[in-house]
Amino acid sequence: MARFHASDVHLILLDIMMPGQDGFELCRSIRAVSGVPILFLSARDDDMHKIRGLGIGGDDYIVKTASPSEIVARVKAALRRAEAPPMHAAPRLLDFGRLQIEPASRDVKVDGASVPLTPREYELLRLLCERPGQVITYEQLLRQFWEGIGDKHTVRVHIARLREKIEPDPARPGYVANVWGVGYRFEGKPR
Amino acid sequence: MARFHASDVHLILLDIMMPGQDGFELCRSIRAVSGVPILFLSARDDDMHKIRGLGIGGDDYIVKTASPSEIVARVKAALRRAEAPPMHAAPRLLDFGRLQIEPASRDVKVDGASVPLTPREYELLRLLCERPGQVITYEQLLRQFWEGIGDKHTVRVHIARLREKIEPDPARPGYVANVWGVGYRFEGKPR
DNA sequence: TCCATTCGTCACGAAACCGTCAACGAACGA
DNA sequence: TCGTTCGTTGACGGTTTCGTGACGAATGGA
Repeated sequence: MARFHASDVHLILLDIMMPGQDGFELCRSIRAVSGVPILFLSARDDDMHKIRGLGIGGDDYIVKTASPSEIVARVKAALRRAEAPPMHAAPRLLDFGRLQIEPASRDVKVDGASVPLTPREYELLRLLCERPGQVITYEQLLRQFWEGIGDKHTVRVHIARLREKIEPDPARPGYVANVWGVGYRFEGKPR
Repeated sequence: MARFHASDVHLILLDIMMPGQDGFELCRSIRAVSGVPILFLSARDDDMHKIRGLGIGGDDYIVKTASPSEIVARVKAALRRAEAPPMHAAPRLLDFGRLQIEPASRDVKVDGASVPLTPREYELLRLLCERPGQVITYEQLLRQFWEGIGDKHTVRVHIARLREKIEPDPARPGYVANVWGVGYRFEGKPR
């Protein structure tokens, strides 16, 4: 718990059997204050354990016989889900006034006129505008679209091109704002 | 896909081997338009399958040997996660009256007005105000932000710049107090 | 009271970061 | 096969931020 509070934890891979406190208790303590993804990792392939672990707020239960690459895949899936917008984000229309996005048809309109976006541009916009006001770090963007390996610079170029298409005045961005040294933030109130 | 679009689906339990289209393809099609939780359910306990399924956007991969109650537990966990607010480990708002900090948007407000901080300034403030009343030594600060190598003087300058921005009267600091010869302490009661 | 140390402020050069343009290769459809 | 579109990387200029030195004010002890 001390280490959890001390640093910025993105995900917890938690053994159940530990000297002193057991994993279930720790999970409960953390769940009381945080929604951070918790994945149980245990030697026991035991139904009761699995149900208990998943029941008290765990996101997954991995038995130690699993291959390392399966563990990695499950960790990635948990991170993706935790970073993704909540599921109710399948709204018919994301409306920001002059800018409108129809997720179903992947159609983006500026002042009513449809604007063609490339796949990357669309995904970028979608991720940003689904969480208005929230900072999305380069790290998150790279994890989401470039499997963690990639360059900030690549992100910048795509942002530039996206702005070129959706911003009334690309030189003075009104929607996609940069956060110095960290990432980007979508500014705009949904209606 | 027709049935998916026709009704309001909360979660998908997807077999991989199906006549006609395979589960992976269907998963990809759905992921293109929706973030709905998808759990693979397959007879094959196959690493490649698992990694592929989780890689293309699946939330879990359950082998059919799993007990019914484990399946139920995993479905519940997926629903819980999908319906949870997008919140993360960080608290929603650090409120100290006139001074407010929103970790999600990295936004700092003084008397309601947003104040732009540089990365260093923000991280400094964040670290300090997460432990109100507690003294943070120069050593701790240097370890955290300057990898141990650095000068106390550097810290001082950053503190000064931070005060300039967030203190109503920078000459008489009300939030960031100096502890002679040791470090700094954030004074302010969280609400 | 006096002194040594620490602290706060200012100014300045170096470094990091951002946005833009251009070029290259891969993927795609005709 | 060919032409086009898309994604990535490199280079460059402008801007912001960072760390250091200098100096006076403040602090605590003798």
